[in-house]
Amino acid sequence: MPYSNLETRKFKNISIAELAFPAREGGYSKGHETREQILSAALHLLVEEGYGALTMRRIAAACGLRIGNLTYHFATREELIRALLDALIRAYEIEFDAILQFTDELPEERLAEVCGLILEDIRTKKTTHVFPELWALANHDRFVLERVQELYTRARRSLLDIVAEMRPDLDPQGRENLALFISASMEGLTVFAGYEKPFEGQMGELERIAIQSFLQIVKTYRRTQT
Amino acid sequence: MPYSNLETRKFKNISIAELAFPAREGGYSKGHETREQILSAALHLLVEEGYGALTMRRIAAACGLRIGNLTYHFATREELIRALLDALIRAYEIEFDAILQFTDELPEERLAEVCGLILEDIRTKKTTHVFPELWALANHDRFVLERVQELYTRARRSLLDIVAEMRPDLDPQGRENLALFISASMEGLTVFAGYEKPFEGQMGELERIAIQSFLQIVKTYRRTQT
DNA sequence: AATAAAGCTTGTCAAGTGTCCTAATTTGGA
DNA sequence: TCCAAATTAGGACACTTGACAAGCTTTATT
Repeated sequence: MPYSNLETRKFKNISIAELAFPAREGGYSKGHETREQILSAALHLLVEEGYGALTMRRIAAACGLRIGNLTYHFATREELIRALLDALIRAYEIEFDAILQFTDELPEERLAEVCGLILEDIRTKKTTHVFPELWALANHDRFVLERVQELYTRARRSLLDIVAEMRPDLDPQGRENLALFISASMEGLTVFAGYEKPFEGQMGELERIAIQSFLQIVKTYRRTQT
Repeated sequence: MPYSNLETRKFKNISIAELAFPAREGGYSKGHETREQILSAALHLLVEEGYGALTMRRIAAACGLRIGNLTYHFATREELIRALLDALIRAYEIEFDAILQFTDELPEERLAEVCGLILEDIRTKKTTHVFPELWALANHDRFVLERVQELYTRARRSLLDIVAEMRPDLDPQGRENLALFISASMEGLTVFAGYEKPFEGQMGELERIAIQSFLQIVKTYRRTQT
């Protein structure tokens, strides 16, 4: 059990843990606690003020630490930020893995539920603020790019299962692309109907449009031979 | 004519000008030239290295200028960045306004063309790299948020016209949301199938999926009364 | 109580940041 | 040609940044 410390977890009403901290090993418990407080403070800073606010001093101040102490736990800023992004992304991965456990008989219902959860998550301040930062970072940092794409691979897993069940006739590449399109469609709504965005209030109808649209395209899509 | 200096413009094969510089007024022509070179260098830096690389010194170095000269043209960094983002966004707005001129008889064909152009643009390095930065900035800078949303309002305009023609029975709010969903869906693909992204090579099939899906949902969507 | 490891404080360092100021140089019209 | 305005150069300022080192305090274990 490499990772632990998740907070709550309710079936079909999943609340994402803020961060999934790596398993504690070695050192005193006090050290681990401050280590986790550092990452929590850094996440808070990232969400509230953006990536540019993630300086060693601001992170230290945000959790009442001296800079020297901060560099004791994370020798470099790079190391700290990697740990932060890893714990952050891992928390999402755990959520998506939980979604895989859905057991509705009809794939149509599962699709609606999965999309409902994702679109609900998109409206949270954390997700609305963090993911654009990740996308921007991914453009110039291979580590972030691979880590984010790994996350999305897991996120597509449940969509892929549903598509496969609904369309056993379709070849794997076509199914992959259908799941990818559905996932990307929802991610795109972040910028428009996410937390405090202009169309936040329209998310209800947008969700109906999205789900209806996704069901249709999955049912009817015919791959054209290239 | 407040803005000028666009480069090329071919009907239905639109290439976006890098930046749409504000009209020159007052001062020598040399001053305007360096001003534009500064913004071009800043854009290049933004695309190649991200927002974090936009420091006064790096921008100055990128166009062979001394910092003193840079601050003569743009007294503050804030002022420079605002000018950059404005010229950048304005270039996109000009493109979207041009799309409005499409005159195909069938709205279905216009939809396919508009989406084709947008998805083509998404695959460029500039768009793939710049927009995530804008989305991230918009979360903590009201100026950027409003400017970006203003851009998207124009981008949706052509989609809205098409939807209105295809669905005169639908109420305005429903049409707005359909256009919004279509626009957001395509934006979401940036992260997955944009420039040098993992599924860049799948953009062809993704485009077919998207257009087929958009046509279906526009044709069949029934707004549920709330 | 002793002790070694872990945790933390304090101070310092060079490098980088935005901004400002003064003096030189260039420009374009009179 | 000349000159005032526009532009450029160069340097300086106060401040922040990440990183480091030497010493002090706390912790857990024997």
